[in-house]
Order: sequence, then C-alpha cells, then structure tokens
Amino acid sequence: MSGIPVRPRLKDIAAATGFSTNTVSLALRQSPLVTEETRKVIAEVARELRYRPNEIAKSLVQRQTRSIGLILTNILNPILTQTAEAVELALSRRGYALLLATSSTMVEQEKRALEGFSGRQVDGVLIYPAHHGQLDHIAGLRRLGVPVVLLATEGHAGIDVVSFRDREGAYMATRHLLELGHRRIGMLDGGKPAGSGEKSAGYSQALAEYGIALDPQLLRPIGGYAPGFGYRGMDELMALRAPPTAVFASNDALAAGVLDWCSRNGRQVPGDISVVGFDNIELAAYFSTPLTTIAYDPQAMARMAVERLLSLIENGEQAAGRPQRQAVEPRIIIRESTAPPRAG
Amino acid sequence: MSGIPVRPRLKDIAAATGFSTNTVSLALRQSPLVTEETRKVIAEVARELRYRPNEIAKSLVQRQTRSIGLILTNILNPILTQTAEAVELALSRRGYALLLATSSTMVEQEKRALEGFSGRQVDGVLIYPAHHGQLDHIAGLRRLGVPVVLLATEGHAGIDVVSFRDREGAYMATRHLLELGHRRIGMLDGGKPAGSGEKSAGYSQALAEYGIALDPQLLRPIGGYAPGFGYRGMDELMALRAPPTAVFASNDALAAGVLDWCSRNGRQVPGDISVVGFDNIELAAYFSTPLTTIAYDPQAMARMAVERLLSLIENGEQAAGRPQRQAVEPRIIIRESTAPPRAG
DNA sequence: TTGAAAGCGCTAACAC
DNA sequence: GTGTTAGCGCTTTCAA
Repeated sequence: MSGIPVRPRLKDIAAATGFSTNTVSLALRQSPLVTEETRKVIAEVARELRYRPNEIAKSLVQRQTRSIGLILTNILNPILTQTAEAVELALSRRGYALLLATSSTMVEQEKRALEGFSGRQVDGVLIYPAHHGQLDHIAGLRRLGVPVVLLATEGHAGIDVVSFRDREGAYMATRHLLELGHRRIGMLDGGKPAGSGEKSAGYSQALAEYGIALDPQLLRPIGGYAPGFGYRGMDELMALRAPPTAVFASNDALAAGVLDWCSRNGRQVPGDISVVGFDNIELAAYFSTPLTTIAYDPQAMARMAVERLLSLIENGEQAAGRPQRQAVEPRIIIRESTAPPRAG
Repeated sequence: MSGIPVRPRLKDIAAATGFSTNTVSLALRQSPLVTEETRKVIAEVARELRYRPNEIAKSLVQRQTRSIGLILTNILNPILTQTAEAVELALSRRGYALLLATSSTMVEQEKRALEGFSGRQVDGVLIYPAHHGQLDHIAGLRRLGVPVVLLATEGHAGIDVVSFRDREGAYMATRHLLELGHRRIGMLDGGKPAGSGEKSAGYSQALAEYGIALDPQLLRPIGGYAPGFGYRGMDELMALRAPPTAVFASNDALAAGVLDWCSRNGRQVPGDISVVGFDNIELAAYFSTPLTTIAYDPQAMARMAVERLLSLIENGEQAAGRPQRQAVEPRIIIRESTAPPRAG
C-alpha cells in the first residue's frame, strides 16, 4: 500500500527525484533556469505525490498573502450581498482569497475584525464602515501600510473610497415625486443613527429646491430596515392630521411593508399614495405594485473597488498618489408605484 | 519624530526590553513561567510599539491557521446568504477566520476553490456542493486529513453532513395542497440538473401517497430560480388543456413570479390558484398575497455545521468516529396563498 | 525564571 | 543548470 497521506513538501519531491529543494521549487514555478527535462521529471513526481504548495510558508517569506479582507456591516442587506459576491468573483479571478467578516454595525466589532485581518497579514482591506463618522481606526490601518478602500456614501481624508451616492439617490427619488406634483412627501428612514444619514439629506435638499419647508413629522426615523418597520412607519405617517400623498422608503424591504400597509388599509398605489424604494432588489419588480426605486450597480462598485485596491497593493500603495475617490451613479427605475397625486 | 511604522516583531520587543525573543513570546502569551514583573514590562513595550503577532508565522509552526473555508454555489440565494452570515458569526465567536469562495454551481470552480483553501491550510471546510452527485473530490480532501462538513440535501459516504431536507419540505408543501383538496398540482422546479432534485422527489412522493399518477406536464423544470422563470413557467402550466389548481414553486422568488403572473392574468390567489413557495424569505410575508411556504432555520443549520466542524478540528478528525449526519427539519408556514380549490 | 538553538515549508542570494 | 545557505516571524525543545 502507499504511504501515509501526509502533505508532501518540496523536500519530499527533492528526495524522490534526487534534486535539491531549490531546483524543485524553481521547476514547479516554471523557472526558465531549469531544463525542460528536469522540469518534466519533477512535475511528474509532484503530480504523483499530489503536491500542493503550502501558501502559508510562501506568504511568510514573500511577505504577502494574496488575500484581502472584506468587512461588511452584515451580509443580509441585498446590496451588500451583491457586493460581496461581486468582490469574491473579481478577486478569485485575480488569484486572491477573500476573508470575510461582519461588524453588525458596531465599531468595536469592526475594530476587532480589522485587527484579525491585520494579524493574518491580508494584503488589503475593503470595508463598508459601521459608522461613517468613525473612520480613524481605518485610517490608522492605512497608515500602518495596509491598503484600504472604503465602500461608503462619503469619503474620508486619507482613504480611497468608492462611493455609492445615497444622498443623490434620495434626491432623485424625492425629486421624482415632486415633479409628479406631490407636495407632502413622507420619508421612512431605516438608518441607525437616526436622521443623520445621507438619504435624509438628499430628501431635504430636493424639498428645499422646491421651496418646501421640511416638516419633521414627515421625516421619520424608524430604527430598522425590515418590512415591519415600514409598516409601522406608515401607521404613524398616515395618522398625521395632514398625511402625505407619497412616501419615500429608504430601502425596498421597507417599501414592501409600506405596500402591505396600503393594501391592508384600502389605499391604492399609486392612486392614493405613491411609493418609492431604494436598492432595486430583484423582487422589487414583482411587488404587488411593481416598485419605483433607486438602483445602483453593486457589481460595478465592487469591480471599481477591487481594481483600485489591487492597484494599491501591486503598484505600491503610497506611490499611487493621493487617495482617489470614485463613485457609482444611482439611477431611478420608474415602475408602477408612482403617479401624480389625486387632484384636489 | 518616531521611527518608521514597520510592523514590530518579537525581536524588536526583545531588543527594546533586553529579554530574549523567547521570553517575550512567553510573556505575551501569558505564560506562568514568566515573572509578573517581566510580563508587565514586556506588555508595556508591546503596547507602545503597537505589536500585533504575525499569525502567518504562528500558523507555519503550529500547523494550524485557525481559519476555515466556506464554499457556496452563490451568495445571492437568501438561504445561503443567511447561512453565510450565521457561519461567520459562529466562527468569529470562536476566534476563527472565514475564507469565502463561490462555485457558481460548477464543479470545476468548486475544485479550484477547494485547492485554494487546501493550499492556504485552512483547518476545515464547510461546503454547499455544486452537485450532489459529484462529491468525490470533497471526500478526497477529507482523506487528506482536512475536516469537511457538507451542507447539503443528502449525505455522502465518508463525509459529515448537516442536511436541510429539501425532499421532506417539498413533500410537506405538496401534501398541504393535497389535504386542501387539490388534485392537479403543478410544480415549477428551478433546479439546474432538471428534475433530478430532491424537491421533485418529495413532490412525487406526496402525489403517490394520494394515488395520483405523476403527470409529467405538471412537473416543469424551468432552468432557474429568478422570478421571471416562475412567470414563464406559469405561462406554460396554464396553457395546458387541464391546468393545475395549485402550484408548488421550488423557491420564493419563483413564487413571486407566479403571483405576478396571476395578477396580470386575472387569477385570484388563492381563489383560483393556490401557491406554495420554498425558503420563507423575509419578504414572503409581504408578497401581494402573503405566501405559504416552507421554512428552515439556516441559523440552526449553520450553528450545527460549525459546531461539528470545530469538534472535528479540535478533537482530532478521525477520532470523532464515523461521519455524523444531522438534519434540520423543515416546517410549513401557512399564510394566505393557499386554500381549497374552487368547487366544481 | 530565562536564553539558545532548531525548525515550520518555502523562496532568494549566491555559489559552483 | 543546479546546489548551498540563509532567513521570513514565530513556537518549541532543551539547557542553564
């Protein structure tokens, strides 16, 4: 019977072929320094032994792991899921491995994940930060020589960023409703640090351009992005003395809750109430009323971010000059959930 | 100004404190062999230098990386997304890092990912296989000494598995429709190797128990899981001479397409047609008609799988005895999309 | 209680 | 063309 299935090392191939480990190493890496013939012999034995190089050992000497770390707040958000998938694809195409961690939107957990990555010597980090206000620990990583690219709504001094313009997206959504003639427009903001978000800023900006004063009762922080929050938000919004004729929900799941509220309370969409979502999840086109929403291209975003990160890694980070900011533009997808308000 | 921000090594701390690298290593790992006092001195300097151990070097000598690899077919499937998230959580709690790869349901890509993991010396692998029929390369890994746990519908000789019973879930869905009185029940099967799946087996079994012959026209492989496939599947199904009174869609996205077809073609759900989905995605409760569907607990599944994998890793794999099979039971969530067929 | 030496599996520099 | 030597940053004997 054959030997114990221990992982063979270069040394084992060397012993079996009579060459030195160095020659074996060279041969296996297709070095032109090695004869065609020796290479064949060595390759053959390597195959027989099922040799697989130990990347850990390689990493130690080469001081690079060909792995990058990705930190997301959570993977459940469809936009982040798509981003993760696209990042993985782009990375594996380039021969990089992906280490994944989640922060649960907590800076402490984010820090821990970052330290873990750093200890594991990742060549770079892609991060969707837990809080846009607290980026210093990330900048610190960067200063330590680890290339970092932010996936975020805003930038930060000293760090590269690929941003999806939440603010502009929200602006487009609100503006669309304004152009249809709506003047009382509610917004359901699922963001955690309530109201502080980019989306509410875009909403406010659009209103301001139309000379409409911001009614704080219409801008509701609801504390979460699940459909149930949207449903409850509608309860509040529609209980107002002057309820809105249109609602901008800060993501599509919320909008699903809004649509559900409408159908359970006998309101037509878009007849009685117009609804705009955010994210353009796959199912948005299949809601009870196909949803008008804001779309990004998370794939494009992921590609840009990976591209930039790998260039920072491979062309020397500092050499790449000052931090670069790129953005993917949102666009509005108009479906059937928006229409002019009922006359009168 | 302070020095260059190079990553300090044990040696640097040794030089700074006057102790040997060995003592520093011991001290930093809280060895009782080292004096309280020396430990303090060393810890202090380590802090000042912002020392972080190089896990790669540690891995090389300890022959373990404290990382595990997770291979999924894709992350977009909500069930897999939830699984990935739960796996990440469970793992990070235990101090393990997660390497993530996707196979795109292609065995070749799966093999490549597996080799990548193996080269990177992961301590174990969790895998949702691309094809249940082709598991030999995975068993091979296992034989190489790498602990593996399958996330799958079926088991395989020689590999541990945590299975979600697709077959049983489909059986429950179909049985529910039969109990309501439906006798012509269509099934839309999104699975890739058409019709070969566990779900269609469960469907057939339920029919058989009711003495209903399988009508091949009613069991439609549709080639994908996106809502559009469900829509087109309905086009076919309802064009039959004897169309079904109920439809079992093999996932919830498909069911969304089915509901859409019904609303666009003037059929009431559940009045004219009953619909059952599969997966119980968050939005299923918010579809135009809240969807009756089959639910798992992906979190429980992930926990079981991680638990088992870590026990294989930490208690010595072979020692753990013969491969263990565990399963999470599906359950049916009855909402508003199913009802008895119209009389006559 | 601390230090010296060896070695994890590999690549890189330099001989020959 | 191929072999020898050293060393990546750490842990692990084994001495002292």
